[in-house]
Amino acid sequence: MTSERQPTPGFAREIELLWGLKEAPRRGPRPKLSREAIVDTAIALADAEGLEGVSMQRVAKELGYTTMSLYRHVDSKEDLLALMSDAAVKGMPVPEPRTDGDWRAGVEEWCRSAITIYRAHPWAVHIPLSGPPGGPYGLRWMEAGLRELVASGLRADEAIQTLMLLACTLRDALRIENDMRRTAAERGMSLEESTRMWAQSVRRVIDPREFPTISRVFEEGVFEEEPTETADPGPAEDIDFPVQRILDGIEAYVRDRKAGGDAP
Amino acid sequence: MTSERQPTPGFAREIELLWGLKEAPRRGPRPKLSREAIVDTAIALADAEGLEGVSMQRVAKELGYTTMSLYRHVDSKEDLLALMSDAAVKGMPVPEPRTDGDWRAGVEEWCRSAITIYRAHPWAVHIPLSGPPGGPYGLRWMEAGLRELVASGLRADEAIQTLMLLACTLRDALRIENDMRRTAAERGMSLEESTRMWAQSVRRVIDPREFPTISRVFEEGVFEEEPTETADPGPAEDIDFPVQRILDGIEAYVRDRKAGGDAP
DNA sequence: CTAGAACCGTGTACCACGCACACAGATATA
DNA sequence: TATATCTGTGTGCGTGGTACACGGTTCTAG
Repeated sequence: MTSERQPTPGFAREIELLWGLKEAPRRGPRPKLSREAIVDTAIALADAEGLEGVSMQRVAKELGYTTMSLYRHVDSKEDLLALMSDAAVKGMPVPEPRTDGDWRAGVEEWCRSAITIYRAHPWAVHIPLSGPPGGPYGLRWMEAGLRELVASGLRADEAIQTLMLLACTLRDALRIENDMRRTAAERGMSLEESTRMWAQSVRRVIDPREFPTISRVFEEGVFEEEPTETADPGPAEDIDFPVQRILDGIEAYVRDRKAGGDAP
Repeated sequence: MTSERQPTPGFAREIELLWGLKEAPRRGPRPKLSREAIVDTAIALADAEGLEGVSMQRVAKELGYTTMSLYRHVDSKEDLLALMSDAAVKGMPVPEPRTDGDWRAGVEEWCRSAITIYRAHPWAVHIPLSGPPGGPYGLRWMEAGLRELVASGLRADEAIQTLMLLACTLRDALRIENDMRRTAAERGMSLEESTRMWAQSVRRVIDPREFPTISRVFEEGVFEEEPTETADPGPAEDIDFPVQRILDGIEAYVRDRKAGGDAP
């Protein structure tokens, strides 16, 4: 068997990528560049200028290397983004296992942690999830959340689905908030101003007979609220409601199942 | 007041875009191309080849025009995508208002409708939502869902948040399913095969001491299931669980509020 | 009726990006 | 020491979005 570099028969090469599972080269010059350095500067760039600031040329320039040198350590830009995604949750403060049995508080704490790192790396929510995490840091993150959810009484597969639901919800909410804030800033207004303008435009354009419910909602003055919040970024205004409803749902679900029998 | 074409002072130019609010030109040759034709062929292209098949050059070629001619009718590709997003939900079969008071059934029907059009236009879930819909079709869609949610007893703003939560959840689930199915197909396997391979790779790589919960989950043989479903695409396998939990949560929430007082 | 304003679609070009490929120098194995 | 193997470089291709100036067309004002 001559060691031919097979491109990983398909067996989840993603895992191989994220865990850095390559046999180290035996010959040739010692590499000055490293995959880690590339990912780090890419992340620094994204933190500073957003995802659209991350191009292969830009990352290379930042490092003082040629564009093509990156491809020695990373197969494609897609791979780089995957590595960035995993590394983004590296600094996540993983909650300790709880001693009281309060799984709900545990999940809430997990959500707050997630929000914290996503606020530290806003670009991360713009890289769409494509399944459960596979990298070392992503799995650590998953482990922490899964622990609490399993404690709630969910079955394993249900816990995973719920975790994905929570993760997607957090990410969507943060992404939308980011987007809206950014486009508002482009027009030189605050988020609240922009929202109010948007609401007025919609209101002018819709026919109350065709859109009775929406009209009524506008009548009630949603979107007109003053920023009653104390802090600017707040802990998690619009994120709290959906998360709480999901947790309500889980709570009701496990309670009902415990009460009733477990028929097929 | 000379009619200077102001670029819409910022007042939600998105609405103006989506509703086609431009005063018709009074001079010049009759346009042969139309915004509608552009959007239609772009959608046809996306249906056939996915979003990455949609480039300005490609759309123009399909129509038999020059690339730049499109920019007479559409300000940018971003705008084209926004128009496509709105038009995608055009064919949505909007459920009739219910006569029984079963709001939960109403919301479920709304979700099924959404899934139907998203399956008809898989690319649509890859254009990220950036807030509540603003176009005529999107608002029609919103109206239908909002009607049922308001009937449940939610406040107006809560209903909107819930609707966004549901929409995001449906879209995320469908997008992830699409993505996973596509990457599996690229490696020449079915979705189930690919998932199993992935699970095996992860399992090989993680330390049970560091990832006790995940290890246990793998031990239980999640990801190993045979496709016990009857139909191939099924109505909504992985989508049903999260949606039901959310609805459980709403139900519990409105019930609890009705029971307790409404203290601040 | 005619001049010019307003508008349509075209042609040309620019720039950014991802990446293929061949190469020169470095290095460890045989 | 010869040689296979590896590292970073340079060059260049193809594709994508879009700015800009232009010739031709149509409506309106004088």
